[in-house]
Amino acid sequence: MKTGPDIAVVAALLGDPARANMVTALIGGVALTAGELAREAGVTAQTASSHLAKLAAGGLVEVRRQGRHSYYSLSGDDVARVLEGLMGLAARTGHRRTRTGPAEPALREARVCYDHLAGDLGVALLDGLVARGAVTRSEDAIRLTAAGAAFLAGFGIDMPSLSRSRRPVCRACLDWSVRRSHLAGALGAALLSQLFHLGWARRVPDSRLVAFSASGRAQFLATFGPQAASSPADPSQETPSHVPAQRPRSRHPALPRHDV
Amino acid sequence: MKTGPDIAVVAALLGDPARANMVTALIGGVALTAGELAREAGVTAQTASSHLAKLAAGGLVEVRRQGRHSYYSLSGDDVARVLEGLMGLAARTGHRRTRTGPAEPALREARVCYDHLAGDLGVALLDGLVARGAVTRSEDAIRLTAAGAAFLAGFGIDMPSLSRSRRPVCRACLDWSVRRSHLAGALGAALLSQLFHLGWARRVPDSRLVAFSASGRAQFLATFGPQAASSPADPSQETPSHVPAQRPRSRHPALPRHDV
DNA sequence: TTCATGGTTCGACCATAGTCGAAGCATCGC
DNA sequence: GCGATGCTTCGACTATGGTCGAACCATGAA
Repeated sequence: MKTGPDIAVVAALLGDPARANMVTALIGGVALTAGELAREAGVTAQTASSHLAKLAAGGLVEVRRQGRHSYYSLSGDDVARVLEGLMGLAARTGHRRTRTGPAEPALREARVCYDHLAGDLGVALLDGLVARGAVTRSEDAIRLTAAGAAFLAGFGIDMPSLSRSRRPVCRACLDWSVRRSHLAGALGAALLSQLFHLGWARRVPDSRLVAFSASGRAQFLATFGPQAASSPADPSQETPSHVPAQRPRSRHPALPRHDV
Repeated sequence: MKTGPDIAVVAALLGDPARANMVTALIGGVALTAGELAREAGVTAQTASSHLAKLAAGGLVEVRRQGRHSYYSLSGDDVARVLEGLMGLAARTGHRRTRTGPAEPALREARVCYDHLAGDLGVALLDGLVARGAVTRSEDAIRLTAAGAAFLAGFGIDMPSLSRSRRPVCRACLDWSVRRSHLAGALGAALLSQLFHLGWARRVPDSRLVAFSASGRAQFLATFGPQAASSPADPSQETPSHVPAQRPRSRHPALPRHDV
């Protein structure tokens, strides 16, 4: 009767808000330093260290010491999958991390899902690629078409390097705010970084916000948005407030993080 | 900044041993009374009531009052899927509720996962459907083929009612004991109930065990198991397994606590 | 009615564990 | 070498929440 794996210990590890914030920040597989995770969780370095030790002892994260930095990452994508499942449950039962704040509408429109675009515009991006025949979508599997590869190469994506990478080119990621899939994987990451490179959007520091400029949004919608619709942007949405502060991006030279 | 679904609250709900025991007992799919759950969790009726109130407030379980009994059940199969995922993590990291009991090997072979078949035979079922071209599997998305619909209709599944239902027909559910996917969703549920209807297997009361009769297992394997002719190798992510019972040990040599 | 049973609420106790200050180590840059 | 930075350990404080005894409520049976 009492056999089987013990859910309670691993669930208890995820049940603390600080630890939950940390592992949530780690979804996507990029390693973060202990200090970054402490800031992400809103606790001091000592507390974060304690939490990270517990997560590591519980086998949920792995640590790699490099110089005076400790890089933490999830121990596998099975962890990420469980986290997504928990997010789904939390969304269904209506549990939000904070109550709706001023940044919330902007976050729902465009935010970074670790290294790819999420939110309304992220879902629109995938929809637009499907409508243009660049990718095919069946349930949660996404495949790039030959025409899509050409289209994206024309957009400035380095397609050969994508196919060389060990990472899957296209992945579906369930958007928690829209409750539909957006594009993840190597292509999703490359597209987002190209948006930054073109200056259509930029990251708001210390936030998951992706701020589109007015012309950037227009060009984005013209390129990826609904085709026939000649109606311009939704009038109820306004451009996210721009926070021009810039953070030093040379914080950890060993594993450059994906910001900019 | 800290917006998004709050996985901490739902994970904390599952992080208490008493509550974890309760929801684990509910994976069987049948509703249990508060008293039964109290005994299952090893706590008094008062504490069980408190825990169940929290689980209900968190949206993980639902309560149905009948006379002077309160019947609790999981609020959906998404809860069961998350629980299975957590079990997988716990198994991988070596957290077990108690030492391996006598019922454990049987549970690893065939058990009920909410309303569909799990364990070695559940994974074999999905593998067999893939090998026969009845479904296609890519990453975690499973799709029914036209040939598969005909095949399953011949097996006695009421396919029209499946497609009428609002529930997804095919879903992948990560099996915690085998560490590979088995078939969930409306089709998974229909297949299990057809197995019961045909008398190939029956449920063992007060347990998640699914007991196959000797002839039932033979017919099951003949219908869904590895085909006699060498089935073409499926180059998908998950390695096809013809003898699933002896897979997990050799697959994870670094985790020695899998003591049958 | 009266009693018995199952379930919930109230109140109090107490342990677990989350938190931070301060100190201790290691590494990096100069 | 030196100081600065990043991370961890130690110790103490505190509070959240899990637990049960007892009372309370509702249902069903005699």
